[in-house]
Amino acid sequence: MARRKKARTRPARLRQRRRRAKPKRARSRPVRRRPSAPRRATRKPRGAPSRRASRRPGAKAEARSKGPDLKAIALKWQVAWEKAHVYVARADPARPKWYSTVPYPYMNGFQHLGFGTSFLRAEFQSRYRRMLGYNVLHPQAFHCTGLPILGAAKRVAEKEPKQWDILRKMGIPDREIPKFADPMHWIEVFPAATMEDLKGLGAAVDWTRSFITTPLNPPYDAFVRWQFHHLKDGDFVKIDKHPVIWCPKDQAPIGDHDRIEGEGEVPMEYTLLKFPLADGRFLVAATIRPETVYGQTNLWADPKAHYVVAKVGEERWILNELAAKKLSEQGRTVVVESTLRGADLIGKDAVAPAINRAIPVLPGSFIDQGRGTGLVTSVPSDAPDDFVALRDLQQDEATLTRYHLDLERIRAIKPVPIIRTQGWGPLPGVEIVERLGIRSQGDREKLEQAKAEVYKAGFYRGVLNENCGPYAGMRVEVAKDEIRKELTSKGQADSMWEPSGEVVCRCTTRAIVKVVDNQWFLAYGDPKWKTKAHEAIASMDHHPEALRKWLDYVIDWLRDWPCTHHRGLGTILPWDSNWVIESLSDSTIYPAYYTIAHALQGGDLRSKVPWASRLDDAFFDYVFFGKGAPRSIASRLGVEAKVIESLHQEFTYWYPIDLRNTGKDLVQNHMAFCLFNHTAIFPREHWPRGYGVNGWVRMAGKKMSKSRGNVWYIREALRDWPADVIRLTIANAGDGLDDPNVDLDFAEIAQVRLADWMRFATAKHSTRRETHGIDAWFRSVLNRTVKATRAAMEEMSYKAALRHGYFDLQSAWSWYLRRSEDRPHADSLRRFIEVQTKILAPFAPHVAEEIWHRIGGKGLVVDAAYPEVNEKEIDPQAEAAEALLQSTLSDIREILKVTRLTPKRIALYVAAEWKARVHELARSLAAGGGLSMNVLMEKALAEPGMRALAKEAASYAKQVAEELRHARPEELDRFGSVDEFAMFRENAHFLTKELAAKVDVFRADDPRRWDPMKKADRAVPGRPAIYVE
RNA sequence: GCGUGGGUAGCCAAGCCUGGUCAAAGGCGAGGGACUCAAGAUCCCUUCCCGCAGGGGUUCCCAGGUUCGAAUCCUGGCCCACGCACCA
Repeated sequence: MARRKKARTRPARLRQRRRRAKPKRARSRPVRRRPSAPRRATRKPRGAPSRRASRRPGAKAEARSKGPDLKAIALKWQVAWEKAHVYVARADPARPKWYSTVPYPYMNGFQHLGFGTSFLRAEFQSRYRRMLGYNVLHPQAFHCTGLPILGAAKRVAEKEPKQWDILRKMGIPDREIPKFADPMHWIEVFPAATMEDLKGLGAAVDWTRSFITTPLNPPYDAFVRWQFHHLKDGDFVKIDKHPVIWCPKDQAPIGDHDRIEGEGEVPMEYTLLKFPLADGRFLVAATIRPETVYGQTNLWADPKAHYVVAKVGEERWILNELAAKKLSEQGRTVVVESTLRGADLIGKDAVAPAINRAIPVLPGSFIDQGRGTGLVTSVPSDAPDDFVALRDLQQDEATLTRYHLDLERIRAIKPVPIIRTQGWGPLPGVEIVERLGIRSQGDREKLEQAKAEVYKAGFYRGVLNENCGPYAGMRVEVAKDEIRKELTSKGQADSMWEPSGEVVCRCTTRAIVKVVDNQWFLAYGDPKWKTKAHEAIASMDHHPEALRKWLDYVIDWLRDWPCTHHRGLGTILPWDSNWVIESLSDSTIYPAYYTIAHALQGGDLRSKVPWASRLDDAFFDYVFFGKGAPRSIASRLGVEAKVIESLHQEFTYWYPIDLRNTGKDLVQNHMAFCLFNHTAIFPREHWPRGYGVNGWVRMAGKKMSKSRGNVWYIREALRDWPADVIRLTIANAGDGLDDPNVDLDFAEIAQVRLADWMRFATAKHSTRRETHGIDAWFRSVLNRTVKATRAAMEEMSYKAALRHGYFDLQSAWSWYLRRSEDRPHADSLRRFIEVQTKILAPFAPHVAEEIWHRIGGKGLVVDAAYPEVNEKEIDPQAEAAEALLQSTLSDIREILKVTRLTPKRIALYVAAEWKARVHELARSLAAGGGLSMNVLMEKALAEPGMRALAKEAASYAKQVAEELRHARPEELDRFGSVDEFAMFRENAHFLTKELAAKVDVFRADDPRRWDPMKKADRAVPGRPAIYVE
């Protein structure tokens, strides 16, 4: 949660995206902790050996070879569970069900702890629910749809060093790498590897329901087709134009990972301004600032560049050849008719849109011919480029003369103020050039900075001024669109797409924007559909609750989603075989598929079940909706009717999903899509019931990512640590949307503590049979602990669950032992071991199972009943008594610390009976709301014997009245339930031992008390007086 | 810019929704002690400042406000992380 400011040298966004050679890591750094080694006294300098090094199989672990072998224990129980089919789930209407999953991971590599974390956070819940008595389904499949596998395989084939390096870093030996040139090899290797990894973590998964996506697995392919038919029938799919970043050489869209430069850049619409020449042709200039048209003073053309005359529609446009080409890729009919030199345009007059005035074309060398049209309109008031170019030109007589320009006229051109922005003068373009000291058009870096600054200020805070005709007084943000609309409708403007920043394809070609005109979309932009998705969100549980707000926002923000591609692995769009369904779109409602997958897959990731290769829409309609006749469907497929009837039952039993958990990166796509598509296809009772989201995993405080080279694969982790240790470390890494932090120091501690716990739980202990006061305290704490742990488990706050259910419970036990002089009551010991083992079971199932087995538990602990809360054993009195003892102990210590005395003898004086009585009166008055000094005294004096003490009573009553005036009811209850004298008497021996000095307990009003310093009077209820000698 | 989540002692991190029991849990680090020939492990104590009697002072990003009372609620500001799309 507390994210500290780290020393950063570059913007995080850049750094994170940059792929660069990873620093070699020193892996031999010793793990052993020495008192003298200041491990974290200072921040490590950049490039220092990563702390990751310390996860090498610990020297410490080896040194403690006498400890149990946690890895062997893990393996033992994994085999046992598998043999007993513990996690194989089948519908059982007699039992309540629980269904959790995580989105399947993409199979282009081994899975790392990022996925491991999302997975385990769902799995902890599955295990917890199992122990609560639910019939639990927790399946896991593998995603192969899309481009990355194909792309990576191709890069292996091309022997691209970077790609080879990635595989090598995953631990794949060099001789194996060439095999990855075949995409099928990836699909063979990684799903199997992921299963192995998850099994190694002790995953409680029903593997009989596992599968891969794409047509390689026919029943899933059929399921996706069925889904798309449904979406199309319900009008959730539509066809439309769509701008994409496009490589003109490859003739293909360029996704982020196919770019050398320009990750994250998107298509952006420019306004084309049309400037009619006297001969009816148009000079066409592109701009992203149509709102500045009222400040136009001239046009710029590059005299050295070449332009073309192109027939666009019925008009003749002058622009550069690349722009003509872009327009033709954007659905325009463009015919290039002739070419001309930029120099030919200089000096001509053209009529500027909006202001409808002739302005001259002037020579400018700063124009980027790769962007826009190669012609630029000039607004020197707000565009630093334009102002600088104009200033240069006005002083450059040679150039003016060369192009036969009218010196007087050009020199008379002045910037026209058009935008008022708070904090800026009337001419921001001029102002910033002067402020930054920009000398010429060549000063590119400063000019870019200037442009960005002026634009940002003007766009968000600027208002158009009186020079802007009808738009005077309008905010720039609004005027931009208004002006563009008006100019377009008058034929003075048009539009063109460009990438929002420079994008370069892997093939080194600069990208353009193409408008694809028959792109299929999922209509997530549809307000009616959005409404249903919001309803789904409202009806669900969210972990953490903040997720609800975020999802609502995402649903509103989503636009229509292009759901098909021309390339990549995936299901062919059923009604248009030119398209393949894109990978997020084939993965929205597949939790439904899991419910029937066991029959369809027949135990293979790629189904070989004959009848399952013939599935049609009618099959799914019956299984999911109960529509149609099972007999005829079955006979058509060549399977018994009762098989598909049972699948219908499986589906209706398991659905909807109770918990779907993932990393926060999927919120704005998969998690939202999953909701959208469920609402489109399934009735309300089958919409998801719960979502969970966790942050990005950090390793020792640093974000884990491939590009940083600090990825920790599950298999690597498993080499270094026992599964239970990894699981505990992840459970402890943090809850909420904050990024969980995998803390390797914690892992070391967890390893030691797990081993200790196992030793403790299975060892013989000397116990007692007789009951002490402290036993009630421990029972009470035990029950409260279980209560708190259950609440934390329920809301997926696993770190909190560990804190309550493990750390707090352990320290309660150790206090209890201290108070029992190391001889616990036999029942307390037994219950402690049982409760603790069960609470640990979801997190450390292997060790828990081993303990359970050794202590003679019935069956398997993973199936055992989670500890119950016995409210009757929660004993506020016992806890209050113990709190009083502890606070008294710490008061004594405080005195010892301050006085630096070594105590010989200590006396405690418990408050006199009459004070307790006054306090009690005060409490009852306070509870009734009528506590005042007068009333209190009146009541007090009515008590027998109080008259004699009137003076002291008054002084004490005043104190109490003050103290309790603002006390709340639950505070009042804490007092008075403890028989202080008896309690201290009983524990005098304990105090004596703790303080290494004889402790005597007296009543404050006992005339025979030992009280040399007359401290006894200071005693009040809840706070005995103390004297130290 | 928009959205989301944050900013708590040397570090990590609870608490905040539902104000008081908060000088603020827990862990790490540090110091002291017990045990031991010694080390490790373990256990105990201490760890904002001052204080030879259980007390006082100043704290929970900053500035205001609400309240008898604010780490917690409200307003404004500063700072940090993540996301912003056709794709996993």
